[in-house]
Amino acid sequence: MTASEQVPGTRTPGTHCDACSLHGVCLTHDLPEETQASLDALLDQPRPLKRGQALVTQGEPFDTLYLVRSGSLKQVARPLGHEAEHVVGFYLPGEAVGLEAIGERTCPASVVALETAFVCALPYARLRELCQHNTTLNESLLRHMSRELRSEQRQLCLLSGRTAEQRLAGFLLGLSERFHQRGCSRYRFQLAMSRGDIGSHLGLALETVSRVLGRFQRQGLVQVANRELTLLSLEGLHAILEER
Amino acid sequence: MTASEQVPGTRTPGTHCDACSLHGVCLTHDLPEETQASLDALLDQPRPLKRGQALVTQGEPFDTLYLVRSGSLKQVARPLGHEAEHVVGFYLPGEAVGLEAIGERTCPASVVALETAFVCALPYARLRELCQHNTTLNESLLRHMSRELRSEQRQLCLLSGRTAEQRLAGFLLGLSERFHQRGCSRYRFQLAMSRGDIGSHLGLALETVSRVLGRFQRQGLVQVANRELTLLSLEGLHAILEER
DNA sequence: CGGCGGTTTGAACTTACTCAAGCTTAGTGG
DNA sequence: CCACTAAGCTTGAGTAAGTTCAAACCGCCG
Repeated sequence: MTASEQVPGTRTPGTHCDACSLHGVCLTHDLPEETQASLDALLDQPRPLKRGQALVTQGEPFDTLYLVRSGSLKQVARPLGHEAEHVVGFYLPGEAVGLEAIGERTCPASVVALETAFVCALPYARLRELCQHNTTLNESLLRHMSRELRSEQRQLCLLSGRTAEQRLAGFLLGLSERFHQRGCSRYRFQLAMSRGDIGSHLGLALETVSRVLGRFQRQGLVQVANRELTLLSLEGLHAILEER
Repeated sequence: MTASEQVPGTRTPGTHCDACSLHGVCLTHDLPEETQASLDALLDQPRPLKRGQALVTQGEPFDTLYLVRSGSLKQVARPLGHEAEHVVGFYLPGEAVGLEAIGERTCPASVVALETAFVCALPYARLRELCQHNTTLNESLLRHMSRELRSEQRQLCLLSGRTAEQRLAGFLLGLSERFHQRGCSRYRFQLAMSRGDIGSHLGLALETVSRVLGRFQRQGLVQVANRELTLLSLEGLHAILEER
């Protein structure tokens, strides 16, 4: 089962936001009907991406935000003068791609599909126009960005001075929570990203990710079969996260 | 010399934004005159903080943003069930405190003065009202948040899979750049924060911070005397940052 | 069936941590 | 003004956690 199957309802041409299964988590959440309609008009038919295909490329000028409709993506940065890539984060359905590019009008990192995915394009200039006449949408955008900021800060805490076990526990619990918000199971989901991606994101070697996952499994905390993950004890994982 | 002396011009009662030396870097940058005036009216006399005093406390409800007028502060989070604190980041003059609290309407971390500091309070509800009639201010706020997001991501890259030397080099170069933008020297400035604060922020033990600073000094990259830092070779530090 | 990407596992090594002691600085009170 | 104290910083020695390198394994796709 892929993530795109878990979050059913690929947006078919002409379908509107309010028919979208992501309604609750998307930027389009909770807007007055009128705004909804204007936003709908903005969104073209969702754009399909194949596994490994880039949605945005590091360094290119920014002009449009994307809302993930189905599938998942990773944000990958190549710090100046470095050949090694760093996975900044992952995008799940309902999440907005490109918020960090608004300020400088250029994309600081590439965004690549981890599997077949669909995204709705949201031209930024037009979004801004809409925001001008629309307090609710504007507020929604601001809050979205603020929450994003907050979750980056959480990620910083997770990376700083935590053991490999704590990082991985935190990562899995975070994913679990995000899937849950999207109406998927909190306990069982697919890891669309490789061990290497996870390692890069958590500042760990891919071997360490593999070893810790194995340890968690031996301790009865999780069940891993290839990319399918089952969380057997959320409490156990929380305990690890909060250790010391 | 303290940072507050380096950025002169504490806002005296009745003074306006356009007379503030931080004009170029502040949220108030580049606004039409009319907006400037409305914003001015919003900002009370700056609030003074003593070293160690909390501006906001983790968990308290959010209702106002703050603009740092002089001095510096640190953002400190205590992750759930952890006694150890984590320094999320530092605020310099011209920077906005509280952006990450807008979304959830509650403050995820405390903000504490590192030295005597002055901040301008900006009630969020009134700022929002202003934004409604004011495209430029609104846009400015969005871009501010976006840049913040971007710099958090940079910080993530710095923490992930980098050596102690690279983290510290990156941190010092980042500070240098920020001071420079504020019209201070790019090469010499005060570290208002302790080694422990730096360590916590970079995910290093304070002893490691001390050792690496010593190593940098022996290599002729920096000159450290207590909290006064002189960068002798920006190129050298960049080289370390980009190693491997 | 063969190959390839991704994953697991093992062994040696390196980095940064912990613990501990001594030192410097700034701040306080006599 | 100096002495005393507490906080912060430096330095050293031993240790632990995670990395690197290497080899074997698995599952998927042509």
